Amino acid sequence: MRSMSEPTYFILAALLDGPLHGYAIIKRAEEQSGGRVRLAVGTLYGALDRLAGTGLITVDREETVGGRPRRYFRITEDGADAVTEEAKRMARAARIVFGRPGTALS
Amino acid sequence: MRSMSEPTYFILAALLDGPLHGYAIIKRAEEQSGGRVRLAVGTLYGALDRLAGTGLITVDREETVGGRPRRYFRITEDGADAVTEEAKRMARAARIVFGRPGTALS
DNA sequence: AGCCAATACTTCGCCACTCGATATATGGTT
DNA sequence: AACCATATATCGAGTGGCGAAGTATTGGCT
Repeated sequence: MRSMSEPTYFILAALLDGPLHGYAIIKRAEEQSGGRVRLAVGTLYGALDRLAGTGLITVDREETVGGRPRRYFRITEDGADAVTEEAKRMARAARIVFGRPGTALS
Repeated sequence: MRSMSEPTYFILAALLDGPLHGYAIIKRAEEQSGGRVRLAVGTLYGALDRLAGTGLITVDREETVGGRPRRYFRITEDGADAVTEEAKRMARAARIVFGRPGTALS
């Protein structure tokens, strides 16, 4: 698996605490990132389809609220593995910049 | 500045130790990432143009070796700031996954 | 000498993904 | 009545990643 995009990462991370529906994922990602990550709806639903297609998430259940469907997504084991791997990758990548005596500019 | 792609990050990180020419950046990124990141040439030269356009890198000097041009790129202060910010961002993002009691799956 | 691998840069085109806009609908607040 | 938050879906434009092809030189191995 190659590196994951930021939206994808935050979607998976949001689901680590339990199933959420689309809009709730947007809110959760914003909250977990300290307001920095604001998932665009187009990004979200596209990514959700892709993630479900590759088995990193599944549809947990479908509710009907106010005559409108609401789909809850759940992270799979593969998804949890993938997001953990990605977190490790990012931590390692960050160390490349931090773990050095000084830069060519300083 | 929104989140940086992995290739872009590794290009900037490679230049933190001093100016390098294109092909050397590929080697350095591979080395610094423990062999994981292999910049495709198309990615590299496209990214180099973009980074020079936004002022995160500049052309340090141009040599002619064996009748062929070789361009050395140098990271700017803006570039060093950007890659440092990105490293912080990644470290924070990694903490979202690591800094939690347990997952919904465990 | 012939060949291959590594070095080195450039350009092209496909594809994946992001994201804003748009559409639709409800309920609460002002 | 107007507006905003909640909620889902789709489309089109733009960005960017990447493999491939092309060009060219050096150095090592057979």
